[in-house]
Amino acid sequence: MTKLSPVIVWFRNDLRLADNPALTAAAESGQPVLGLYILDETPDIRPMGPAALCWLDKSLASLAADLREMGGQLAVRSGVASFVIDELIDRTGVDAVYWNRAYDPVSIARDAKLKAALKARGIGAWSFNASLLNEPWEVRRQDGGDYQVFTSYWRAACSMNSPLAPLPRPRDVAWCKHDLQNDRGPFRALSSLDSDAMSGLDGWCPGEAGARQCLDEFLPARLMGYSAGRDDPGSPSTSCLSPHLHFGEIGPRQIVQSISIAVEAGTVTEEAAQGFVRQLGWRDFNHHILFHRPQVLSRNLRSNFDSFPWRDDPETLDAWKFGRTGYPIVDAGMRELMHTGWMHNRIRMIVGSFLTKHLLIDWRHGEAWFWDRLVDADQANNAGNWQWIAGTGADAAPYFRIFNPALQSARHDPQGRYIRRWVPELDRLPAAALHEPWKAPSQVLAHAGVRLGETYPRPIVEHAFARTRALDAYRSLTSRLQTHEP
DNA sequence: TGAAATGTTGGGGCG
DNA sequence: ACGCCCCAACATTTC
Repeated sequence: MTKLSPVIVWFRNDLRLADNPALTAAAESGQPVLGLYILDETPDIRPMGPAALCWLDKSLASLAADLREMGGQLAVRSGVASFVIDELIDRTGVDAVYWNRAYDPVSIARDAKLKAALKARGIGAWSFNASLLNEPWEVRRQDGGDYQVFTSYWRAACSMNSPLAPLPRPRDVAWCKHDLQNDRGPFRALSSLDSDAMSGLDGWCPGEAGARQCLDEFLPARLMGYSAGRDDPGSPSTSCLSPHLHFGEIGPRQIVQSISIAVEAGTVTEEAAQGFVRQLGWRDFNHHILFHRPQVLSRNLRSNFDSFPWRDDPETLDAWKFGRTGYPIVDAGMRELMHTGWMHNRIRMIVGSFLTKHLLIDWRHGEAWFWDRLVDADQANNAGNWQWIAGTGADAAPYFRIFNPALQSARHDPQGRYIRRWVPELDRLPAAALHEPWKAPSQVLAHAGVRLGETYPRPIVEHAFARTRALDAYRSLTSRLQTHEP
């Protein structure tokens, strides 16, 4: 009897065993399964930031432990993905590779090339959808075009057949035994990072079990309060699933199923369920955009913004990055990002609006900083959301929607719970003075131990001035365009 | 998934 | 009683 050749399950951003179509298909082949993760050094792959790398390290440890428990192993390698896979094939006699799809252009090109090369050698190459409710090419307009407006996209997606039920964790996998040394080179650099950047992960639990726990803690009570509370950054009102979703420790189909079960049990209303699933819809929509318009990563989707007069101002950019703008709500958000690798979504909108409109700094600088610092950094969501807030996206907020940071602050953080947490030097200010400390009477500031310009910065730019400047810039842009019209 | 400016309305104070 | 003004409250428009 001939020995069965092993197959590779190439884990990417699908670091889970349940609802993992590639793993299930590999298991059903009956061949010995070799789990593999590659820290990919393919040219043009965008390197992960330290927080995301740290998360990945922990998530891989969790996945490896889960695999060991089932009798399997996870090989972690670094290098150019196709070289790593070729070498494993040569060494172990693998005759098929299974993976779940990615949707960014560099990954698509890498995977397409690899698939063609494998097939040319008579080696199986099979890819699946693990991370989206619908594939980007499945949601099409009547005329075959791709949607650019979320509401019509989501209406179409909802009218389609509901996504397949999530797959169970496969049983009876024939695991491949090997003695492959793990190559964790890129992770070694993590130990040299300052501990402050990494301590932010304290409250998180990377890995499939942590993701499930995160969802279980959200359902049903917090989901019921989600639509009312999701804009309150001072309370744990959001799901905090974003990094788990990014790394695929849980899939959107699993989340939808859990919510449906809660609806049937009567612990969650239909309305609340739809509101949350709609947010998953935005995630799908961003991937849809990325697939059909990969230029979203680096270019304005509205090309008339290509001549927008962005300001080149490194010092101001730094003040934004490190939370020294003098606007407490903005600084609180940027410091939360620095310290935890995460930021509340409402605050992401506020700081994004502030960077692009008050400071007139190109959204790509904000996108790059978020990519570097966010633990949930995701190409599709990051670029899509930055283009949305900058007004340069296809279905973006109109440019003239300029957030007033003080109003947003007073509306969404009225007691200043969020600000006090992240801008402790303002902690002793009364709520009334917290949103615009520069307007507070001097004795109020003195009593709270605040000396503007010393213990806390004065506003880096004045709101009314900045608003007018941004609108002028926008007007100059549109009028310039008009001159090109017939 | 705005904010500010501008317009409208209607109640109440007052001559 | 009446007209006038003020202005809050709300609605609409504009950026």
